[in-house]
Amino acid sequence: MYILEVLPLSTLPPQIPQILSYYHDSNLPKGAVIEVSLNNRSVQATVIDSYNLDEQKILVKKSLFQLKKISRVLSGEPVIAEWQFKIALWLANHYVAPLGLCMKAVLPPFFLKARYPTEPVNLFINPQLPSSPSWIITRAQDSAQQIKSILKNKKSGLTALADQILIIVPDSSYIPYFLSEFADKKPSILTSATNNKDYHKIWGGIISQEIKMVIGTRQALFLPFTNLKHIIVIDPLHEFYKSDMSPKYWTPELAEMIAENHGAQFIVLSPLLGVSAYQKSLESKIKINDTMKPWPAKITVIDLTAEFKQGYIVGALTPDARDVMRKTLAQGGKVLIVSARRGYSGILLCQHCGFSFKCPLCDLPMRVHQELTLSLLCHHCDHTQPYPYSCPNCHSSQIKATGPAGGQKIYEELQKMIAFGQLNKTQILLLDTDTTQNQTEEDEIINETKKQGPHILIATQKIFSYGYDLKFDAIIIPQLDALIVGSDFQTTERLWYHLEKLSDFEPQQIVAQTFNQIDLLPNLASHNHKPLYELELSARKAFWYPPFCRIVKLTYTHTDHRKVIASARATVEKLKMAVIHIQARDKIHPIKSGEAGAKQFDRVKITDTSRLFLKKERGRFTYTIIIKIANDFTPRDLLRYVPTQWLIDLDPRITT
DNA sequence: AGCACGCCGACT
DNA sequence: GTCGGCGTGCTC
Repeated sequence: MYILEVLPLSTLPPQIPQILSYYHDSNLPKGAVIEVSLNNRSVQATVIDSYNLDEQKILVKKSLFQLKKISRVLSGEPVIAEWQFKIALWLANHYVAPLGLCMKAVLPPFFLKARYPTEPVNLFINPQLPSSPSWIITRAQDSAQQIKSILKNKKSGLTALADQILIIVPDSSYIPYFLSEFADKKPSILTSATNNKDYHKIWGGIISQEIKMVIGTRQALFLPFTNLKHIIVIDPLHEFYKSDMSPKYWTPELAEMIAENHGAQFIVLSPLLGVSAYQKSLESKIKINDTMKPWPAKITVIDLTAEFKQGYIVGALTPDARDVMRKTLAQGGKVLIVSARRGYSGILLCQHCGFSFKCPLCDLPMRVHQELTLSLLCHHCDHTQPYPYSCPNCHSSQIKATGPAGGQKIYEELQKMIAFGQLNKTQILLLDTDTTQNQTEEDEIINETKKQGPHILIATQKIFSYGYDLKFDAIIIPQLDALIVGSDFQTTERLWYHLEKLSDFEPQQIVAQTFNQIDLLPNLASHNHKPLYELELSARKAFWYPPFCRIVKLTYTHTDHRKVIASARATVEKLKMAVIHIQARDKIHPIKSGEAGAKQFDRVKITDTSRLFLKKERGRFTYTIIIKIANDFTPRDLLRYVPTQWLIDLDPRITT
């Protein structure tokens, strides 16, 4: 009789032990796959370790559980390799996610499918120390050129022929550009859309080293490269790099870890260095090659506050913006107008009593949309209701839409300008999720835009995916401040990032209308980021934000708001007690902060319970607890005290 | 996460 | 009398 230490390939709450023991009459190697009964359900599991029962009698006697026998053996030979275990373990620890789920994320989708036999691949993990990560700051359209020059420089004699290269992109819209630029390398493409048959073929080609280059989205990181020399991550600040499923990993971070495993060089191509990377460069942890030149564009920043005071505002566009638009069109140019949000305009207010129309399910302001008739739409849950003719609170008929204009509103404003002879008749295109329900419609608009001007495209942030092959002569941003959603410590950085991406369109002119970012653009345009980074870093240090700590977001959702509040209170109290215990047990002391004032503070900061963190969405209530954890504190130590119904998200994208 | 057990309301 | 609602709790 043997005892097998087994990892079920299913979701177990990350708070409980992930490795369980079962009986079996023979020994099985690590990486073998079996089926076990877990809490009355049948799940696949992989063997981690095994003991001969006769030699380990004492151990079993101490066990608190009645061990079960395994149900059956699916593969007696190891089919999961050491490197796969290593990555799964890293994911589970780093993001406090279920280990079994991490294992599944690492395994290919055809794993254990009879049609696609998986041979055990034990990779030779390159022990050589990779050189430190290098960041290349570059425009999107120069990316391929930058990569080519790296590959040329690194070619080292005979071995170079067998070298494998992996290029990771945020989503498939980036692929055509790289595919055509590297056609000579015959790259394989791997995305979430790749079917099992093609996936299996690529898997085999990677092992046999027939495939030299892979261009893919994040799952391509789990391919069994046998001679990987470069991992190149494109546009590392892109939000799509945050995995939406558990384990909620940050792709560039995982890519760096995998590059280290392979002894491959880790290279990042980005239009912006970003605050965290800037901090790393100060610590000499990364190398930077900044190829950016100052923006060639003429930049006009319009202070909306002043314009409003002078009463110049008629619609979304100021007279200066209209001028630039007219002149560009007259010269046959293309104009891009970046609208902050889809739909007609902002929120709906009663002019008489101030009542605002909110979504009954989410408690967020409804947005005005125009289809055949005016209607109200919740941008959070898509709940719609007819446009009201009177205020439900005071029955006044004086209701008015306010807030930043959406794409539809701007479209109407331009039509009016044409009608009044203020603008020559021009083609006006509108790109947002309301007008383009599917990819084909979106492609049609993009293809129209690729043609020669003059025309105007009104687009939401969606347009950023097309930085590789679209050009505009002028860009108008009706409200810069509204370009970023949510607000957290990364807001400022995201704004810089979006502006850098706008300059990928190589405009000769940029007009930005703003309420409170008046000084920002000239600094960005001259490409003088250093003072911006220094300022941002000192703010993050003072208020203890990443990269000086890690952030954990805990959420709990329920239909009963009293329940949510009660659970939140209990959880916060429990966690605060746990912090005290852990610090006492490990004899670690609260941080003596040189920067954040004279007083000491704990290695962990937990938000106090407050109604502010209770949100209504889709008719359910969600409570959010934000925890800040010192970089040298193990998150799992604390997060095991989180009740299992709560969701754990490490390094969340938006914290409020 | 699943999937049990368990204790209260409306039904053949 | 049961069928079934989802609240609570556990997983070798």
